[in-house]
Amino acid sequence: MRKISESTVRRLSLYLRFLEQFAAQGQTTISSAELARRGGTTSAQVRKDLSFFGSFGKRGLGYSVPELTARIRDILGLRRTYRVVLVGAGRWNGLVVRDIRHLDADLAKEPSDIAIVVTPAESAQEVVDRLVRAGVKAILNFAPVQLAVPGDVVVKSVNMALELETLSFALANR
Amino acid sequence: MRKISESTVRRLSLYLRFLEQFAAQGQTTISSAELARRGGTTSAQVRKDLSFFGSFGKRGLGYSVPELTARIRDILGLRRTYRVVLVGAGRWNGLVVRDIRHLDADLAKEPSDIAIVVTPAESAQEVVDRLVRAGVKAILNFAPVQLAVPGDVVVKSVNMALELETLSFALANR
DNA sequence: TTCTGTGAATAGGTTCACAGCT
DNA sequence: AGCTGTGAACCTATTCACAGAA
Repeated sequence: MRKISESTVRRLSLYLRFLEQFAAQGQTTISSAELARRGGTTSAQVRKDLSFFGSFGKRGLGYSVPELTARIRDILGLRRTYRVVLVGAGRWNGLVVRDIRHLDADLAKEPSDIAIVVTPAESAQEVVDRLVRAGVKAILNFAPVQLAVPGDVVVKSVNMALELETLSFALANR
Repeated sequence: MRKISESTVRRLSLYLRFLEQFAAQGQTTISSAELARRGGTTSAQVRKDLSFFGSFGKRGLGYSVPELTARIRDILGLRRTYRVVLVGAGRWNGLVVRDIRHLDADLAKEPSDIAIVVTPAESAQEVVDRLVRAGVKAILNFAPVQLAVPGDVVVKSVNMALELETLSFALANR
């Protein structure tokens, strides 16, 4: 497949959110213009994003909400379920919390596809090494460190300090 | 000032992180190439990012770590401190936790520049309305909703579902 | 000689505008 | 008539490449 930009993928994910809301309201079709308004973008952008993956609409009518939902879920790889392990958070509602010492054994018993890392900075890399060794292929990292991983592992980092600093820049430059 | 791109600002924030680490190791000068290696970008990119704001380096030598640190802190508006209010999180270590009912009174007593919103989706917009009314000018939003705010208020949203879906896309398209 | 600063070239992403289905 | 799908035009960001300061 042609190289898809990060921003296109993020927007598809957004459109999916909106489609679910439109579906909940019983709306059965939707135009690129409506999706664009909702997402703060342009109708051409919506159509272009979708066009990388096929032609899902009907000219003169728009898109079928359930069909487009299914298509985007498909594109994003959301037809399957993922096994996700969350490392570093305290007790969460309804979740089983296991001691970090059991991590390797736990992963051996129940392999995970995706890990969410919320540990302190100091321990993040060590935890990630263990996760990678246990076969985790995607990591959502909230620890404020640059992680090193093998080439076949995807890392997305969310760094609160960095987000706050972009806000600071925006405040300082108005 | 010339329009600065979001990605440039994010990278500056990253460089700052690295500079702090280099300083902690007692390194006094740094080249664009070293910063680039650390940040997974190119030396030309580093120099271009900085060049929007001035010429901070010495040809043949590189950048003074403390000076560049100070310059970037300056650019990002980090010389001042910000008053930050965090809404929606439970008890945090060492933080005073106040009931949401006191929010308006609390903000009247201690105005905030920046708010971090970690409420459930349902209450986020209402909370944000109150924050904006109380003079908050920047919001870091972790609630999974599109927020409406006046034009002079900056919002940055971090949406975990969206991040996970971009990971899903990456896993599905290897 | 080394490494910055920066115009120029290239690549990438967005918007335009219109042909073509329904 | 209405709205999609998509090349072409445009705009923005990145990379190249080199002159020039230390």
